[in-house]
Amino acid sequence: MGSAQSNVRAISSSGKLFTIGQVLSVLNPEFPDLSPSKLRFLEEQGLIEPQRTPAGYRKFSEQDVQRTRVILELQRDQYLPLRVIREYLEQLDAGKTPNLPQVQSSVSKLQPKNPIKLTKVALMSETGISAGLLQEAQTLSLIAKEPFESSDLEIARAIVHLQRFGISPRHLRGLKASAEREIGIIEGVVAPVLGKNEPASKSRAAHYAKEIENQGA
Amino acid sequence: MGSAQSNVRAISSSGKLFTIGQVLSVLNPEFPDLSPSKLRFLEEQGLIEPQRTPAGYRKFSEQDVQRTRVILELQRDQYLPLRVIREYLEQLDAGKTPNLPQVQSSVSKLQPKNPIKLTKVALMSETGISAGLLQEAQTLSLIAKEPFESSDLEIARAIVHLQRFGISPRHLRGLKASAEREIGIIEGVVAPVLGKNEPASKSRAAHYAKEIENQGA
DNA sequence: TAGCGCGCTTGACTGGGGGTCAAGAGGTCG
DNA sequence: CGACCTCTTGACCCCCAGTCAAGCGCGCTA
Repeated sequence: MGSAQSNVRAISSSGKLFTIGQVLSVLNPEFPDLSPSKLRFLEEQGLIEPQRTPAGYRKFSEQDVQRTRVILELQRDQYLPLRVIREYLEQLDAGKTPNLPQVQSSVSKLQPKNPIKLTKVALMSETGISAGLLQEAQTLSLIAKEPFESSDLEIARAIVHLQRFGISPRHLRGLKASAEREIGIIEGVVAPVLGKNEPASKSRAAHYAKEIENQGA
Repeated sequence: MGSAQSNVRAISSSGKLFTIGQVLSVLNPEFPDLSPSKLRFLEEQGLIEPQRTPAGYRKFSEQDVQRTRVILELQRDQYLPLRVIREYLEQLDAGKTPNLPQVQSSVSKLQPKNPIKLTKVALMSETGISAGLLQEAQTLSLIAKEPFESSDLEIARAIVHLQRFGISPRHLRGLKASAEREIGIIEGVVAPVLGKNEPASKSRAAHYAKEIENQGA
Protein backbone atom coordinates (compact mmCIF):
# COMPACT_ATOMS: atom_id res chain seq x y z
CA MET A 1 0.00 0.00 0.00
CA GLY A 2 0.98 3.60 -0.60
CA SER A 3 4.00 3.43 -2.82
CA ALA A 4 3.69 4.20 -6.51
CA GLN A 5 1.50 7.13 -5.69
CA SER A 6 2.90 9.65 -8.10
CA ASN A 7 2.88 7.04 -10.74
CA VAL A 8 -0.79 6.33 -10.49
CA ARG A 9 -1.64 9.96 -10.49
CA ALA A 10 0.45 10.51 -13.54
CA ILE A 11 -1.23 7.71 -15.37
CA SER A 12 -4.75 8.61 -14.51
CA SER A 13 -4.51 12.33 -14.93
CA SER A 14 -2.07 12.71 -17.77
CA GLY A 15 -3.77 9.83 -19.40
CA LYS A 16 -4.13 9.21 -23.00
CA LEU A 17 -7.21 10.42 -24.67
CA PHE A 18 -9.60 8.17 -26.51
CA THR A 19 -11.48 8.79 -29.68
CA ILE A 20 -15.13 7.95 -29.70
CA GLY A 21 -14.39 4.69 -31.44
CA GLN A 22 -11.81 3.69 -28.88
CA VAL A 23 -14.20 4.42 -26.05
CA LEU A 24 -16.65 2.21 -27.80
CA SER A 25 -14.32 -0.70 -28.03
CA VAL A 26 -13.42 -0.30 -24.38
CA LEU A 27 -16.98 -0.22 -23.16
CA ASN A 28 -18.62 -2.49 -25.65
CA PRO A 29 -17.86 -5.69 -23.78
CA GLU A 30 -19.82 -4.48 -20.79
CA PHE A 31 -22.38 -2.50 -22.75
CA PRO A 32 -23.00 -4.20 -26.04
CA ASP A 33 -25.50 -1.70 -27.30
CA LEU A 34 -23.42 1.33 -26.75
CA SER A 35 -23.05 3.17 -30.04
CA PRO A 36 -21.38 6.30 -31.31
CA SER A 37 -24.72 8.01 -31.53
CA LYS A 38 -25.48 7.13 -27.96
CA LEU A 39 -22.25 8.66 -26.76
CA ARG A 40 -23.00 11.79 -28.73
CA PHE A 41 -26.47 11.75 -27.29
CA LEU A 42 -25.14 11.58 -23.76
CA GLU A 43 -23.04 14.62 -24.44
CA GLU A 44 -25.98 16.44 -25.95
CA GLN A 45 -27.93 15.71 -22.78
CA GLY A 46 -25.21 17.20 -20.64
CA LEU A 47 -24.07 14.00 -19.00
CA ILE A 48 -20.54 13.96 -20.30
CA GLU A 49 -18.30 16.65 -21.66
CA PRO A 50 -15.37 15.25 -23.56
CA GLN A 51 -12.75 17.64 -24.78
CA ARG A 52 -12.47 18.46 -28.44
CA THR A 53 -9.56 18.60 -30.82
CA PRO A 54 -9.21 21.77 -32.87
CA ALA A 55 -10.97 19.95 -35.66
CA GLY A 56 -13.92 19.15 -33.44
CA TYR A 57 -13.21 15.51 -32.72
CA ARG A 58 -14.28 14.31 -29.28
CA LYS A 59 -11.49 13.19 -27.00
CA PHE A 60 -12.39 11.17 -23.91
CA SER A 61 -10.12 11.16 -20.91
CA GLU A 62 -9.86 8.18 -18.58
CA GLN A 63 -12.27 9.94 -16.24
CA ASP A 64 -14.70 10.59 -19.02
CA VAL A 65 -14.71 6.90 -19.76
CA GLN A 66 -15.22 6.04 -16.12
CA ARG A 67 -18.00 8.55 -15.82
CA THR A 68 -19.64 7.09 -18.88
CA ARG A 69 -19.40 3.64 -17.40
CA VAL A 70 -21.12 4.86 -14.26
CA ILE A 71 -23.86 6.47 -16.26
CA LEU A 72 -24.50 3.32 -18.21
CA GLU A 73 -24.51 1.22 -15.08
CA LEU A 74 -26.97 3.45 -13.33
CA GLN A 75 -29.16 3.34 -16.37
CA ARG A 76 -28.95 -0.39 -16.84
CA ASP A 77 -28.98 -1.60 -13.25
CA GLN A 78 -31.05 1.00 -11.49
CA TYR A 79 -33.24 1.99 -14.40
CA LEU A 80 -32.61 5.60 -13.65
CA PRO A 81 -33.69 8.07 -16.29
CA LEU A 82 -30.89 10.15 -17.75
CA ARG A 83 -32.33 13.30 -16.27
CA VAL A 84 -31.93 11.88 -12.78
CA ILE A 85 -28.45 10.63 -13.49
CA ARG A 86 -27.50 14.03 -14.79
CA GLU A 87 -28.75 15.73 -11.66
CA TYR A 88 -26.95 13.24 -9.50
CA LEU A 89 -23.67 13.77 -11.28
CA GLU A 90 -24.10 17.50 -11.17
CA GLN A 91 -24.47 17.33 -7.42
CA LEU A 92 -21.42 15.20 -7.23
CA ASP A 93 -19.40 17.55 -9.39
CA ALA A 94 -20.39 20.36 -7.09
CA GLY A 95 -18.71 18.56 -4.24
CA LYS A 96 -21.90 17.51 -2.55
CA THR A 97 -22.72 13.96 -1.65
CA PRO A 98 -26.19 13.37 -2.92
CA ASN A 99 -28.00 10.16 -2.28
CA LEU A 100 -29.45 8.45 -5.20
CA PRO A 101 -32.89 7.01 -4.76
CA GLN A 102 -32.52 4.20 -2.33
CA VAL A 103 -35.56 5.00 -0.30
CA GLN A 104 -36.61 1.63 0.85
CA SER A 105 -40.25 2.69 0.55
CA SER A 106 -43.00 0.90 2.33
CA VAL A 107 -42.45 -2.32 0.51
CA SER A 108 -41.80 -3.87 3.85
CA LYS A 109 -45.32 -2.98 4.85
CA LEU A 110 -46.56 -5.17 2.09
CA GLN A 111 -46.81 -8.37 4.01
CA PRO A 112 -45.73 -8.39 7.60
CA LYS A 113 -48.20 -6.30 9.47
CA ASN A 114 -47.16 -7.41 12.93
CA PRO A 115 -43.87 -7.41 14.81
CA ILE A 116 -42.48 -10.31 12.93
CA LYS A 117 -41.07 -13.39 14.54
CA LEU A 118 -39.14 -15.62 12.25
CA THR A 119 -38.15 -19.21 12.47
CA LYS A 120 -34.74 -20.34 11.44
CA VAL A 121 -36.08 -21.70 8.20
CA ALA A 122 -37.86 -18.47 7.44
CA LEU A 123 -34.77 -16.45 8.15
CA MET A 124 -32.71 -18.63 5.93
CA SER A 125 -35.08 -18.51 3.02
CA GLU A 126 -35.65 -14.78 3.42
CA THR A 127 -32.01 -13.90 3.35
CA GLY A 128 -30.34 -16.82 1.70
CA ILE A 129 -28.01 -17.14 4.66
CA SER A 130 -26.52 -20.58 5.03
CA ALA A 131 -26.88 -22.64 8.16
CA GLY A 132 -23.17 -22.47 8.82
CA LEU A 133 -22.98 -18.76 8.43
CA LEU A 134 -25.95 -18.27 10.68
CA GLN A 135 -24.39 -20.48 13.27
CA GLU A 136 -21.21 -18.50 13.15
CA ALA A 137 -23.02 -15.20 13.45
CA GLN A 138 -24.92 -16.49 16.44
CA THR A 139 -21.79 -17.72 18.11
CA LEU A 140 -20.34 -14.27 17.77
CA SER A 141 -23.56 -12.73 19.10
CA LEU A 142 -24.18 -10.88 15.92
CA ILE A 143 -27.55 -12.51 15.58
CA ALA A 144 -29.83 -13.53 18.41
CA LYS A 145 -31.45 -16.91 18.87
CA GLU A 146 -34.78 -18.05 17.57
CA PRO A 147 -37.30 -16.58 17.24
CA PHE A 148 -35.66 -13.97 15.08
CA GLU A 149 -37.02 -10.53 14.57
CA SER A 150 -36.68 -7.95 11.92
CA SER A 151 -33.37 -6.65 13.16
CA ASP A 152 -31.91 -10.12 12.84
CA LEU A 153 -33.32 -10.22 9.38
CA GLU A 154 -31.46 -7.11 8.44
CA ILE A 155 -28.27 -8.26 10.01
CA ALA A 156 -28.48 -11.56 8.24
CA ARG A 157 -29.02 -9.83 4.95
CA ALA A 158 -26.00 -7.66 5.60
CA ILE A 159 -23.90 -10.68 6.42
CA VAL A 160 -24.90 -12.44 3.25
CA HIS A 161 -24.18 -9.32 1.34
CA LEU A 162 -20.72 -8.86 2.79
CA GLN A 163 -19.98 -12.50 2.21
CA ARG A 164 -19.76 -11.71 -1.46
CA PHE A 165 -16.73 -9.59 -0.70
CA GLY A 166 -15.09 -12.20 1.38
CA ILE A 167 -16.02 -10.57 4.65
CA SER A 168 -17.21 -13.15 7.11
CA PRO A 169 -18.68 -12.82 10.60
CA ARG A 170 -15.36 -13.17 12.33
CA HIS A 171 -14.23 -10.05 10.56
CA LEU A 172 -17.18 -8.27 12.00
CA ARG A 173 -16.59 -9.17 15.59
CA GLY A 174 -14.05 -6.43 16.04
CA LEU A 175 -16.31 -4.00 14.34
CA LYS A 176 -19.10 -4.88 16.65
CA ALA A 177 -16.94 -4.24 19.64
CA SER A 178 -15.93 -0.83 18.50
CA ALA A 179 -19.43 -0.05 17.35
CA GLU A 180 -20.57 -0.75 20.84
CA ARG A 181 -18.03 1.60 22.28
CA GLU A 182 -19.20 4.20 19.89
CA ILE A 183 -22.75 3.65 20.83
CA GLY A 184 -21.73 4.42 24.34
CA ILE A 185 -20.22 7.69 23.27
CA ILE A 186 -23.15 8.62 21.14
CA GLU A 187 -25.63 7.72 23.79
CA GLY A 188 -23.85 9.91 26.22
CA VAL A 189 -24.29 12.78 23.90
CA VAL A 190 -27.71 12.01 22.67
CA ALA A 191 -29.40 10.92 25.85
CA PRO A 192 -30.23 14.40 27.07
CA VAL A 193 -31.72 15.23 23.72
CA LEU A 194 -33.99 12.26 23.50
CA GLY A 195 -36.99 11.77 25.65
CA LYS A 196 -36.93 8.92 28.05
CA ASN A 197 -38.31 6.29 25.74
CA GLU A 198 -35.10 4.43 25.27
CA PRO A 199 -35.10 2.21 22.24
CA ALA A 200 -33.94 -1.26 22.97
CA SER A 201 -30.45 -2.12 21.97
CA LYS A 202 -31.92 -4.21 19.20
CA SER A 203 -32.83 -1.23 17.15
CA ARG A 204 -29.30 0.06 17.46
CA ALA A 205 -27.96 -3.18 16.13
CA ALA A 206 -30.36 -3.03 13.26
CA HIS A 207 -29.23 0.43 12.56
CA TYR A 208 -25.64 -0.62 12.34
CA ALA A 209 -26.56 -3.47 10.15
CA LYS A 210 -28.09 -1.03 7.78
CA GLU A 211 -25.01 1.13 7.78
CA ILE A 212 -22.84 -1.82 7.04
CA GLU A 213 -25.10 -2.96 4.30
CA ASN A 214 -25.03 0.40 2.60
CA GLN A 215 -21.34 0.43 2.95
CA GLY A 216 -20.88 -2.88 1.27
CA ALA A 217 -22.76 -1.83 -1.76
CA MET B 1 -66.44 -6.99 12.65
CA GLY B 2 -67.55 -10.34 11.34
CA SER B 3 -71.31 -10.02 11.25
CA ALA B 4 -72.64 -10.39 7.73
CA GLN B 5 -69.59 -12.43 6.90
CA SER B 6 -71.27 -15.56 5.63
CA ASN B 7 -72.74 -14.22 2.44
CA VAL B 8 -69.83 -11.93 1.68
CA ARG B 9 -67.61 -14.83 0.90
CA ALA B 10 -65.05 -16.13 3.32
CA ILE B 11 -62.19 -14.19 1.85
CA SER B 12 -59.54 -13.40 4.36
CA SER B 13 -59.00 -10.37 6.51
CA SER B 14 -60.99 -7.20 6.78
CA GLY B 15 -64.06 -7.37 4.61
CA LYS B 16 -63.89 -3.85 3.40
CA LEU B 17 -63.80 -3.46 -0.34
CA PHE B 18 -63.29 -0.23 -2.20
CA THR B 19 -64.63 0.89 -5.51
CA ILE B 20 -62.20 2.42 -7.92
CA GLY B 21 -63.33 5.88 -6.92
CA GLN B 22 -62.83 5.19 -3.26
CA VAL B 23 -59.34 3.90 -3.88
CA LEU B 24 -58.69 7.09 -5.72
CA SER B 25 -59.76 9.30 -2.89
CA VAL B 26 -57.67 7.28 -0.48
CA LEU B 27 -54.51 7.47 -2.54
CA ASN B 28 -54.90 10.84 -4.13
CA PRO B 29 -53.34 12.77 -1.27
CA GLU B 30 -50.10 10.89 -1.70
CA PHE B 31 -50.35 10.46 -5.45
CA PRO B 32 -52.11 13.45 -6.93
CA ASP B 33 -51.99 12.23 -10.47
CA LEU B 34 -53.44 8.86 -9.89
CA SER B 35 -56.50 8.48 -12.08
CA PRO B 36 -59.12 5.85 -12.78
CA SER B 37 -57.54 5.11 -16.09
CA LYS B 38 -54.20 4.61 -14.44
CA LEU B 39 -55.62 2.09 -12.02
CA ARG B 40 -57.24 0.24 -14.88
CA PHE B 41 -53.99 0.41 -16.73
CA LEU B 42 -52.11 -1.12 -13.82
CA GLU B 43 -54.55 -4.00 -13.86
CA GLU B 44 -54.20 -4.40 -17.59
CA GLN B 45 -50.44 -4.64 -17.12
CA GLY B 46 -50.84 -7.37 -14.56
CA LEU B 47 -49.67 -5.41 -11.55
CA ILE B 48 -52.86 -5.58 -9.56
CA GLU B 49 -55.81 -7.89 -9.70
CA PRO B 50 -58.83 -6.50 -7.91
CA GLN B 51 -61.87 -8.69 -7.58
CA ARG B 52 -64.94 -8.00 -9.63
CA THR B 53 -68.58 -7.82 -8.75
CA PRO B 54 -70.90 -9.92 -10.90
CA ALA B 55 -71.58 -6.81 -12.91
CA GLY B 56 -67.90 -6.31 -13.60
CA TYR B 57 -67.14 -3.52 -11.16
CA ARG B 58 -63.66 -3.59 -9.69
CA LYS B 59 -63.46 -4.08 -5.95
CA PHE B 60 -60.19 -3.34 -4.18
CA SER B 61 -59.36 -5.00 -0.91
CA GLU B 62 -57.20 -3.36 1.71
CA GLN B 63 -54.25 -5.36 0.41
CA ASP B 64 -54.93 -4.31 -3.13
CA VAL B 65 -54.75 -0.72 -2.00
CA GLN B 66 -51.52 -1.31 -0.14
CA ARG B 67 -50.04 -3.08 -3.13
CA THR B 68 -51.02 -0.21 -5.33
CA ARG B 69 -49.40 2.20 -2.96
CA VAL B 70 -46.19 0.23 -3.11
CA ILE B 71 -46.28 0.16 -6.89
CA LEU B 72 -46.72 3.88 -7.08
CA GLU B 73 -43.94 4.51 -4.61
CA LEU B 74 -41.50 2.33 -6.46
CA GLN B 75 -42.41 4.11 -9.63
CA ARG B 76 -42.16 7.58 -8.18
CA ASP B 77 -39.17 7.21 -5.85
CA GLN B 78 -37.05 4.61 -7.57
CA TYR B 79 -38.05 5.36 -11.14
CA LEU B 80 -38.63 1.69 -11.76
CA PRO B 81 -40.46 0.80 -14.95
CA LEU B 82 -43.71 -1.05 -14.47
CA ARG B 83 -42.31 -4.17 -16.06
CA VAL B 84 -39.66 -4.38 -13.37
CA ILE B 85 -42.13 -3.69 -10.61
CA ARG B 86 -44.38 -6.40 -11.98
CA GLU B 87 -41.57 -8.91 -11.98
CA TYR B 88 -40.59 -7.92 -8.49
CA LEU B 89 -44.10 -8.35 -7.17
CA GLU B 90 -44.48 -11.64 -8.96
CA GLN B 91 -41.38 -12.93 -7.26
CA LEU B 92 -42.72 -11.73 -3.98
CA ASP B 93 -46.07 -13.35 -4.57
CA ALA B 94 -44.29 -16.57 -5.31
CA GLY B 95 -42.80 -16.46 -1.85
CA LYS B 96 -39.35 -15.56 -2.96
CA THR B 97 -37.45 -12.55 -1.71
CA PRO B 98 -36.18 -10.85 -4.76
CA ASN B 99 -33.84 -7.94 -4.56
CA LEU B 100 -34.88 -4.80 -6.17
CA PRO B 101 -32.14 -3.02 -7.97
CA GLN B 102 -30.03 -1.33 -5.38
CA VAL B 103 -26.69 -2.30 -6.72
CA GLN B 104 -24.65 0.67 -5.77
CA SER B 105 -22.52 0.31 -8.88
CA SER B 106 -19.09 1.73 -9.22
CA VAL B 107 -20.15 5.26 -8.57
CA SER B 108 -17.61 5.38 -5.82
CA LYS B 109 -14.86 5.09 -8.37
CA LEU B 110 -15.87 8.43 -9.71
CA GLN B 111 -13.52 11.12 -8.67
CA PRO B 112 -14.16 14.76 -9.11
CA LYS B 113 -12.50 15.49 -12.41
CA ASN B 114 -10.34 18.23 -11.03
CA PRO B 115 -9.26 17.74 -7.44
CA ILE B 116 -10.78 20.88 -6.03
CA LYS B 117 -8.79 23.05 -3.72
CA LEU B 118 -10.55 25.35 -1.34
CA THR B 119 -9.44 28.27 0.75
CA LYS B 120 -10.52 28.67 4.34
CA VAL B 121 -13.00 31.34 3.38
CA ALA B 122 -14.46 29.18 0.66
CA LEU B 123 -14.81 26.23 3.00
CA MET B 124 -16.51 28.35 5.59
CA SER B 125 -18.96 29.89 3.21
CA GLU B 126 -19.69 26.57 1.51
CA THR B 127 -20.47 24.74 4.71
CA GLY B 128 -21.31 27.44 7.18
CA ILE B 129 -18.73 26.08 9.60
CA SER B 130 -17.53 28.62 12.12
CA ALA B 131 -13.90 29.55 12.50
CA GLY B 132 -13.79 28.13 16.00
CA LEU B 133 -15.30 24.85 14.98
CA LEU B 134 -12.97 24.54 12.07
CA GLN B 135 -10.04 25.27 14.32
CA GLU B 136 -11.15 22.59 16.72
CA ALA B 137 -11.61 20.05 13.95
CA GLN B 138 -8.17 20.80 12.62
CA THR B 139 -6.60 20.48 16.04
CA LEU B 140 -8.12 17.05 16.31
CA SER B 141 -6.93 16.17 12.83
CA LEU B 142 -10.41 15.69 11.53
CA ILE B 143 -9.83 18.23 8.85
CA ALA B 144 -6.56 18.90 7.10
CA LYS B 145 -4.91 22.26 6.67
CA GLU B 146 -5.38 24.66 3.83
CA PRO B 147 -5.81 24.17 0.96
CA PHE B 148 -8.84 22.03 1.61
CA GLU B 149 -10.13 19.47 -0.78
CA SER B 150 -13.45 17.86 -1.36
CA SER B 151 -13.13 15.37 1.46
CA ASP B 152 -12.59 18.21 3.89
CA LEU B 153 -15.64 19.81 2.44
CA GLU B 154 -17.71 16.78 3.22
CA ILE B 155 -16.29 16.41 6.67
CA ALA B 156 -16.96 20.03 7.44
CA ARG B 157 -20.51 19.64 6.30
CA ALA B 158 -20.93 16.62 8.52
CA ILE B 159 -19.51 18.46 11.49
CA VAL B 160 -21.87 21.36 11.03
CA HIS B 161 -24.67 18.92 10.66
CA LEU B 162 -23.86 17.04 13.84
CA GLN B 163 -23.41 20.27 15.69
CA ARG B 164 -27.15 20.66 15.58
CA PHE B 165 -27.40 17.60 17.78
CA GLY B 166 -24.87 18.84 20.24
CA ILE B 167 -22.15 16.60 18.91
CA SER B 168 -18.90 18.50 18.66
CA PRO B 169 -15.55 17.52 17.22
CA ARG B 170 -14.19 16.31 20.52
CA HIS B 171 -16.93 13.70 20.56
CA LEU B 172 -15.74 12.54 17.22
CA ARG B 173 -12.15 12.04 18.15
CA GLY B 174 -12.82 8.66 19.65
CA LEU B 175 -14.91 7.68 16.69
CA LYS B 176 -12.15 8.59 14.37
CA ALA B 177 -9.74 6.39 16.24
CA SER B 178 -11.97 3.38 16.07
CA ALA B 179 -12.91 4.11 12.50
CA GLU B 180 -9.26 3.97 11.68
CA ARG B 181 -8.88 0.64 13.33
CA GLU B 182 -11.83 -0.60 11.34
CA ILE B 183 -10.39 0.69 8.14
CA GLY B 184 -7.40 -1.44 8.87
CA ILE B 185 -9.53 -4.48 9.23
CA ILE B 186 -11.54 -3.78 6.16
CA GLU B 187 -8.51 -3.04 4.10
CA GLY B 188 -7.02 -6.30 5.07
CA VAL B 189 -10.03 -8.04 3.73
CA VAL B 190 -10.65 -5.95 0.72
CA ALA B 191 -7.14 -5.43 -0.54
CA PRO B 192 -6.93 -8.70 -2.46
CA VAL B 193 -10.21 -7.99 -4.14
CA LEU B 194 -9.36 -4.55 -5.36
CA GLY B 195 -6.93 -3.88 -8.09
CA LYS B 196 -3.79 -2.14 -7.13
CA ASN B 197 -4.92 1.37 -7.78
CA GLU B 198 -5.24 2.37 -4.18
CA PRO B 199 -7.38 5.38 -3.57
CA ALA B 200 -5.72 7.75 -1.13
CA SER B 201 -6.78 7.64 2.47
CA LYS B 202 -8.61 10.86 1.84
CA SER B 203 -11.38 9.15 0.03
CA ARG B 204 -11.83 6.81 2.95
CA ALA B 205 -12.25 9.71 5.28
CA ALA B 206 -14.76 11.18 2.92
CA HIS B 207 -16.61 7.93 2.95
CA TYR B 208 -16.88 7.93 6.70
CA ALA B 209 -17.96 11.49 6.69
CA LYS B 210 -20.76 10.48 4.41
CA GLU B 211 -21.79 7.65 6.69
CA ILE B 212 -21.92 9.94 9.65
CA GLU B 213 -23.81 12.52 7.76
CA ASN B 214 -26.45 10.09 6.65
CA GLN B 215 -26.76 8.88 10.16
CA GLY B 216 -27.55 12.32 11.45
CA ALA B 217 -30.33 12.83 8.95
C1' DT C 1 -89.12 4.42 -12.54
C1' DA C 2 -86.69 8.04 -13.80
C1' DG C 3 -82.62 10.32 -13.33
C1' DC C 4 -77.94 10.99 -12.36
C1' DG C 5 -73.45 9.81 -11.35
C1' DC C 6 -70.18 6.28 -11.21
C1' DG C 7 -68.18 2.49 -13.57
C1' DC C 8 -67.28 -0.56 -17.61
C1' DT C 9 -64.76 -1.52 -22.36
C1' DT C 10 -62.53 -0.53 -26.63
C1' DG C 11 -59.86 1.74 -29.77
C1' DA C 12 -57.54 5.72 -31.14
C1' DC C 13 -54.37 8.92 -29.75
C1' DT C 14 -50.48 11.39 -27.30
C1' DG C 15 -46.16 13.04 -25.13
C1' DG C 16 -41.75 12.13 -23.46
C1' DG C 17 -37.62 9.36 -23.29
C1' DG C 18 -34.10 7.42 -25.62
C1' DG C 19 -32.22 6.90 -29.08
C1' DT C 20 -31.21 5.60 -34.83
C1' DC C 21 -30.45 6.85 -39.61
C1' DA C 22 -28.83 9.10 -43.70
C1' DA C 23 -26.56 12.60 -46.08
C1' DG C 24 -22.94 15.44 -46.85
C1' DA C 25 -18.62 17.31 -45.37
C1' DG C 26 -14.47 17.24 -43.36
C1' DG C 27 -10.17 14.84 -40.62
C1' DT C 28 -6.43 11.15 -40.03
C1' DC C 29 -3.29 7.75 -40.91
C1' DG C 30 -0.63 4.12 -43.30
C1' DC D 1 -3.87 9.01 -52.08
C1' DG D 2 -7.37 6.06 -50.51
C1' DA D 3 -9.78 3.90 -46.78
C1' DC D 4 -11.61 4.76 -42.80
C1' DC D 5 -13.11 7.75 -38.92
C1' DT D 6 -15.71 11.39 -37.16
C1' DC D 7 -18.46 15.51 -37.45
C1' DT D 8 -23.38 17.90 -37.59
C1' DT D 9 -28.14 18.26 -38.57
C1' DG D 10 -32.73 17.05 -39.21
C1' DA D 11 -35.88 13.60 -39.75
C1' DC D 12 -37.52 9.58 -38.07
C1' DC D 13 -38.65 5.64 -34.79
C1' DC D 14 -40.22 2.70 -31.10
C1' DC D 15 -41.75 1.99 -26.56
C1' DC D 16 -43.74 3.22 -22.29
C1' DA D 17 -47.23 5.06 -19.72
C1' DG D 18 -50.83 6.56 -19.87
C1' DT D 19 -55.32 9.89 -21.72
C1' DC D 20 -59.55 10.61 -24.20
C1' DA D 21 -64.03 9.87 -26.16
C1' DA D 22 -67.89 7.21 -27.26
C1' DG D 23 -71.28 4.25 -26.07
C1' DC D 24 -73.29 1.46 -22.68
C1' DG D 25 -74.58 -0.68 -18.07
C1' DC D 26 -75.13 -0.33 -12.83
C1' DG D 27 -77.15 1.30 -8.63
C1' DC D 28 -78.90 4.37 -5.53
C1' DT D 29 -82.39 7.68 -4.04
C1' DA D 30 -86.19 10.69 -4.49
